[in-house]
Amino acid sequence: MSQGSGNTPPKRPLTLRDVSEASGVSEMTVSRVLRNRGDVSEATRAKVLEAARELGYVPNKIAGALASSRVNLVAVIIPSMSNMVFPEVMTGINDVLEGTELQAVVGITNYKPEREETVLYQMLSWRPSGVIIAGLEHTEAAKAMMGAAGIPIVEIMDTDGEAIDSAVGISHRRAGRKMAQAIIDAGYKRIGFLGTKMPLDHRARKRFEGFTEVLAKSGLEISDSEFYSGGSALKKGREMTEAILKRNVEEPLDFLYYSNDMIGAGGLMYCLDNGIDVPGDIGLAGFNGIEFLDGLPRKLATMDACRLEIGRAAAEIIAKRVESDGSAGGEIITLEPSLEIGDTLKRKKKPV
Amino acid sequence: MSQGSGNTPPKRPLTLRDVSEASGVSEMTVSRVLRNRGDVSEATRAKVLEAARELGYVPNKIAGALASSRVNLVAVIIPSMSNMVFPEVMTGINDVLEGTELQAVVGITNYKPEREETVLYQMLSWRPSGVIIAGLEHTEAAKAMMGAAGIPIVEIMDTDGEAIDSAVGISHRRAGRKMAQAIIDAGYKRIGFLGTKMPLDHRARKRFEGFTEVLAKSGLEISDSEFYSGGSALKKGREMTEAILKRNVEEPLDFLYYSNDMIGAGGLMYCLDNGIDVPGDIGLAGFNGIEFLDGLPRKLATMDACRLEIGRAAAEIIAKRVESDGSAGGEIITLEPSLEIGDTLKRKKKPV
DNA sequence: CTGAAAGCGCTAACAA
DNA sequence: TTGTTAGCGCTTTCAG
Repeated sequence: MSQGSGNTPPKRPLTLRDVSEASGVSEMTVSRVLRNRGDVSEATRAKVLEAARELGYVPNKIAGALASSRVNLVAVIIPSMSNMVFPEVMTGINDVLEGTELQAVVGITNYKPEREETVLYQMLSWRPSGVIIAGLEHTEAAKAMMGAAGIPIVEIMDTDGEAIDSAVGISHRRAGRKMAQAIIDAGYKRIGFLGTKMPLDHRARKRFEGFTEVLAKSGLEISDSEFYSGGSALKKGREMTEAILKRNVEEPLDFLYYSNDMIGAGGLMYCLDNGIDVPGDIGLAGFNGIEFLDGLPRKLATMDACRLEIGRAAAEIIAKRVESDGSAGGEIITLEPSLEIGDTLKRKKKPV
Repeated sequence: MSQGSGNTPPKRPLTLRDVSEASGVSEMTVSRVLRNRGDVSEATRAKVLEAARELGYVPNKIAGALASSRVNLVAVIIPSMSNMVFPEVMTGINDVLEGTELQAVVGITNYKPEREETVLYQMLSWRPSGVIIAGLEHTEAAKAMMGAAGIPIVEIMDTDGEAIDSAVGISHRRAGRKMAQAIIDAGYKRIGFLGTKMPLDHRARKRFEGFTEVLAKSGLEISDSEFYSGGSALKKGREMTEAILKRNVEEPLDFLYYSNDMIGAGGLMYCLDNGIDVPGDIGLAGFNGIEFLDGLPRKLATMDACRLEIGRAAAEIIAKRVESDGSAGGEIITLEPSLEIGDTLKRKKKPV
């Protein structure tokens, strides 16, 4: 029962002192019991636990944190929650943190640098034990804050650039290059690109750069492109695919590279619905390796972004450093994005 | 610049006192400036702001919260982040909270009551301004904690039951009934049910109960059912659909009711791939109204769970109560789930 | 408009 | 094994 089962429950939140009085044990010892710290006799321990339970006492971490300057929070700052990639990163982070005292606190930036700065400031003001933040690009002020925070900072997703402290991710340039090479090797030549209207999505930009760079080396370039924003990605994928194909009937495209799997899946459906031979007439590829591709009629070629693994590794870096009391310096972990050929990136029937 | 541009940066975090000394203004006045509280002359204000910026000072909310017993955190406790429904609820919550001082902090329970209890306890120990928690079913201890917390508690998603304080959601029983009625009205008779192996998903259970209840009134019952857990829901939807259809060739099923849209979409794809006439031979329906259904070859019938709206309304209840200083009692908001007929729940060609 | 004093509820450090 | 004494960094309150 809570708040003294029977008495009029006092509306003031319970304190350690209340438990101390109810159990006849000093506040300090109560505190020890509640934190499993130091040696306490089994008898006192039982008395205290009983009193705390009986009262319905919930410790005040605010006070505890102030007194001990220890805060078991990890700030996680990500651009969005709505595109399937970050929830999976979160899952990886939580998997690891569940085994520790640490708790993730999430802030969303909507891909806006100023918003990121604000969110970071807010979170740092809670003096978390560490920060996990998406991307390597931040405002000067944000970088300064992180540099001065004196806690482990892990920048995730991307390793193409300078990290403040630690980083875990893949090289998106490399991912773009690798996909371009696979497409070229399969004999495709007239390549269309379909992506999001997101000048601030640096990772998509880097993939694009790597992609075009390799094409250029083979004397190729993007034949046409199409961008979208908002709405159901699957539907947009369909619409964009229709648009780009209809626009290029004279010299038809033979490959479409999508900046994410969801629009890629939409494109795949469009092609299947319209009797277009995939990958004979046209090849397709997306990016991310999201699980639901598994249920499509054909498996879309994609490149795994290692989301779960990134979350795990980032959380581990924080956990390790917290445990080791802040010693140990920054580490950079570059994961290798693996190409998944699927059914939509096979050599054309008649390579030119 | 941070930490005194040029000097060796002190590794101790900056305090108000540092800003006070750097600006020659009392701590109290510095505090006023930084919080935009009370009247401060423009001159002092400028001096303080300058000093704070120059030092790279980030306030310590732990100390602030302890002193003022005001914490701008809202605890949000949900079962999962990985099935598209809760991220959308989160979006609704954030939409509203962005316009306030409040910040959401998320905890994940994985549909486990004990885990929910732990997470709740952890979060309450930060003395948040409010709690938004999924569902009406909680352990006794969890209910006691929430009852005694003295802050607004909003239970979301479901309104079939007793709320501790406030609630926002739909009646899942009603959603189940409504779908059953629509299916019966369309003339379907041999109905299969496909769902998740989740004894603790009370909302799915309630939908199922409402569903079978209405069937019973028409002298019908579920002809067969199939359950899954884990893995790609889209793929599982395919597999389960194949299994249930192959199991019932003698007396074929003419309708499949899925407990969520993702497996429903998988089922739809299976049918289309195998030349099964939807909704002629067989009708299909899911649950949730997730946006991505828009891109499928046929639009799956579903029932909108009002996720965004639930998030918004819940956040508004908290915001309003925090603003009104805790007065105003609990309120229950029951949203109406709307049936979306789509292309897969039309009357059969030849109603029996 | 500005400042001084007194805690908020807990824990570190030391003493018994 | 248990208790005592000081704060943690800020805000409240009240006095200039």
